[in-house]
Amino acid sequence: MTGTGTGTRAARGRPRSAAADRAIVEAVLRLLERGVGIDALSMEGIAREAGVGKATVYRRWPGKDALLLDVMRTLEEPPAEVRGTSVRDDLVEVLERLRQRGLAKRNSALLRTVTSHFRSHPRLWREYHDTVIRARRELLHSVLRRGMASGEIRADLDVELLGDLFVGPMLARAMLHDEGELPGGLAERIVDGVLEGARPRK
Amino acid sequence: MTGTGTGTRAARGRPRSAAADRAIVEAVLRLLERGVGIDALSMEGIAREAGVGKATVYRRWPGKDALLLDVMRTLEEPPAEVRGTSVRDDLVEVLERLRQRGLAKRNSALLRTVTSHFRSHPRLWREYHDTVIRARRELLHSVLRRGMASGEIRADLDVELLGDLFVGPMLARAMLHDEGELPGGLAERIVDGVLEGARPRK
Amino acid sequence: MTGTGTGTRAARGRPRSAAADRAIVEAVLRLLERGVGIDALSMEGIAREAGVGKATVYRRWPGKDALLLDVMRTLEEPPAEVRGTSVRDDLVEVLERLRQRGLAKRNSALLRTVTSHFRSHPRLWREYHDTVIRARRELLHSVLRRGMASGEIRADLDVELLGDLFVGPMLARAMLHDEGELPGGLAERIVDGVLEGARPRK
Amino acid sequence: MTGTGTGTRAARGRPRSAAADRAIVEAVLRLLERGVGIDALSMEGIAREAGVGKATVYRRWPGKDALLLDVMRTLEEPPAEVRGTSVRDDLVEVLERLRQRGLAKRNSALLRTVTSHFRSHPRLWREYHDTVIRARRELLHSVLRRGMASGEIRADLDVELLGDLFVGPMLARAMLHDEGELPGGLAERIVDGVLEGARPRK
DNA sequence: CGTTAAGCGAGACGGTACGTCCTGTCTTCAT
DNA sequence: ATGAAGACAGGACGTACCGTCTCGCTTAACG
Repeated sequence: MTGTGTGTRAARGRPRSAAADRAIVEAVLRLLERGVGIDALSMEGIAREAGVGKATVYRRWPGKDALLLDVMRTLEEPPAEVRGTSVRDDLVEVLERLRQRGLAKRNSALLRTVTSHFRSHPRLWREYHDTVIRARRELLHSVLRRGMASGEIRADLDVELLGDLFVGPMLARAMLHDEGELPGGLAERIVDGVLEGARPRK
Repeated sequence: MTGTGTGTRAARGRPRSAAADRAIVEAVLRLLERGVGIDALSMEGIAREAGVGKATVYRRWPGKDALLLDVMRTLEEPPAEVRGTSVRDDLVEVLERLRQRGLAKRNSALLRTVTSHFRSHPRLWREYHDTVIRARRELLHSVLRRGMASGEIRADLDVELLGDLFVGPMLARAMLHDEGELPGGLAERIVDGVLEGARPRK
Repeated sequence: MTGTGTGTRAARGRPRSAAADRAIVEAVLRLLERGVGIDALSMEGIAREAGVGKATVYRRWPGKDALLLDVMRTLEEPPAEVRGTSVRDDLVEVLERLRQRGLAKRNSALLRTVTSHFRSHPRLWREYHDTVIRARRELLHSVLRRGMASGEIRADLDVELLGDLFVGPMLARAMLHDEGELPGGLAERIVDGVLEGARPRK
Repeated sequence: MTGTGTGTRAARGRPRSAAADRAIVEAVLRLLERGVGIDALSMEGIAREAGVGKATVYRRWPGKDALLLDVMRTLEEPPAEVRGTSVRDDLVEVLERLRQRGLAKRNSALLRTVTSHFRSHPRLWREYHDTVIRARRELLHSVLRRGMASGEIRADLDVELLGDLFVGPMLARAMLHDEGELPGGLAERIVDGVLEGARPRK
């Protein structure tokens, strides 16, 4: 995952410095938080900020994008299992985590900025999608399938479609609108809205 | 809209060449379609491709981002009014347009790429949001309000939230997943899904 | 001769700055005089000292050696004709100039340093030899030929060999020994020594 | 002389490998013969070529120049005594050795290249001068002094000057001109030329 | 005969320079 | 004043060496 690698290397020569590893990742986060902007973020500047030679960075990552990818992955914790009292509560939990993620101190603008950067670079995106997004998707789908089995969720709709019905609105808030658009209670409102439907019942 | 400006300038000396305007915008599109990538796209390269001096580009736009913004706006047509036989059909129409936009020849990857680039640059994003996205949003909201008045749409939900319930799923498809994820009939499926709700009726 | 070139260029675009030309050459001399040493002399450092972008240097010279070559040529004046009262005096004059050159303020160590650097780079040497050294050699040979015609110089020896008999000793002083080995009157002593021969006459 | 040192070291721990010594010196010669050029000759490259760690080189020599100095000294044999039938023959012998040295297989360009490199580095030069050149100079002077005593050489000239009269022309050939300028018989022609003088006798 | 200190190849470390490319400004001549 | 051309100072790119350092061995002399 991180640049130094944890495999069973032959371990000849001086081993890579874990301190340098940390210094570099921290430098990137510090610069991003300082509002440096994704493309004013230079390898040169990162090395300088980390107090590290350029070669030390390039020895670990082939370029800025690979480094950013790794930095982002350190910010994403793997999604823990959810198993509440009802499928409705589980759905709220899943969406609430998404909301928290979009608000967290370090993340807010930073996460949005970098994620968007990935989205505009197909190779980067695939990498990010396959490691981070897919896992969250699977979790949601498992919750939905449970609901379909228990009768809490309509069984006549595609799971994929259902998943997007729940995730999409939260994404729209985070992507299309601006900061401060993710108020508390949003997760409940979305889940209940989608569950009940937009057409009046009876 | 374009760099040349349409105000009441004094117009002394040689007037700006409209041909240069077009050459530059076309050069940008040509390069993007050629898959050049948003940051390999240099002002230097654009001028070269357009057969134009660098100063000629800078005279019209202050930088790459402003130029890109203008280029994108030429690709977006303003949303025409919708007024079908039912609110449900209008909603389908609105979402179908979004889908088409994500598929159109020139646009597909290009539009997604550039849009994502904007999203990771707050100032750019505000600009783009205020001119392009807000208009589409207003259109959707007007349809929803009509539905709430006629009783086709629940009146006890926030219009903003309702809007995101419909737009979000299409966005999720376009943003989170990959090409070829926007099949025909998707608009209907989303609209009907959201209208009916994910919980079984009765 | 200098980097900017004086040919009949098409003269399109902004012309090269003569000030930059001068700034660069002066910077090199300043650094060398400061005792920077031929290989601590970096293009980066030259540009910095000259207050000039690196590209501005590379636009004029392809590398450090070509630049040094040009700098040295600005220090060498073309050898003026000599025509004294006797061939003996002309020979003294030619050697005296060599001695002066090895002493001149800016030159002393500098000239020796750079010349030796050239000598250890075959391509550089050929260039330097063909432009600077050959001219001096021709001058000496013409003096000698005049002497052979007038009977002041033996006609049974090769002109090339004769030339080296006179130049060699001065070179040996300058090359093999150290500073302060080029005292006044040295030219006369060498010329007279070679003219009379090392074997006692009679 | 060589890097390993012969002093009375405490000699604790593993002694330095003589094989490494040789490997390094040979690597330098191999690279130079391969035409690598004095400044493309990197410590990194030398260690690589010698199949040796960089530290092993630095343990023996403080830098490239000290290493080169040692390498050159291994190529120079100390000048043997000369004692021919006449001083004239001894002078020819001394100069002939110089000529041979400038021609020898390994040496030719290599020796010229490295020597010139030394000349452009004052500290290096003093070192080289004091160990290699001074010895040759002393030999020549002793021959000349013998000649002055026997009447074969004028006694009214400075020995230093006389020495340069003989050595200089050979040096001029080797330094100023190019390869192939040191033909057989050159030593005799120089010695006889200087002995007889450039002015016609009688 | 086991300890032990220095040597060894390998290669990471913080730096500096390389030569190229792009940025945004400027200066030239021609329209 | 605008146009194409291109020079300008500045700065990042990714690579290569510098001279130092840390690894896990190996190797011989000493105790």
